[in-house]
Amino acid sequence: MGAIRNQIREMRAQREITQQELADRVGVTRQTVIAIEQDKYSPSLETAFKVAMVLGVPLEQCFQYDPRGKR
Amino acid sequence: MGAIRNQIREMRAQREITQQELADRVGVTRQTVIAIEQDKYSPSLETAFKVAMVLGVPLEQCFQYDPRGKR
DNA sequence: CTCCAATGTCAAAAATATTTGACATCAGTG
DNA sequence: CACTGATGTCAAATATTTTTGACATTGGAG
Repeated sequence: MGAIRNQIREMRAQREITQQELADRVGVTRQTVIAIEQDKYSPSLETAFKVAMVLGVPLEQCFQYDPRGKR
Repeated sequence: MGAIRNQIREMRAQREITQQELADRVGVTRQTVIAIEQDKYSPSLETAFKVAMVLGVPLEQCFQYDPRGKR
């Protein structure tokens, strides 16, 4: 469901990291990165933590929960 | 798998909330609460956000990621 | 002691996330 | 133009999370 937003794409751009690179560093597939960037579903907490860690920011800086949002 | 810790049980105790109550307010099953409290698996980001919200704290205050932890 | 609420366990089914693989598009480069 | 890297899409298989339901244990209250 889509009540979570994220700034991964933007952050990735700023850092000039490719989807593939991020995926590799996080330890998931490029498909997963794509799905997350496009809010296709909400990732596991562990994956989210890893992404934030690779991007070097606290989790809440790349993922936000808005109860009242579809997308 | 289990690289994530949480203080849900403690926070629940402080607030004198029951597993069932937390589950209801979060919108999941008691089983899910139990599983999370016991680190049986890492919940979805959405569930984690809701739990934090119900407990009235930022996500990172009830869930911590420690890359080097089995549990 | 009896009863009840809260917690825990087990296992199977259902739902959701993640992987794998194949292929399409688009922009830039030689 | 031909080629390549980055992104996107689709679908099926696999893995993980969540639900459902049934039952055990413990501690407190009446």
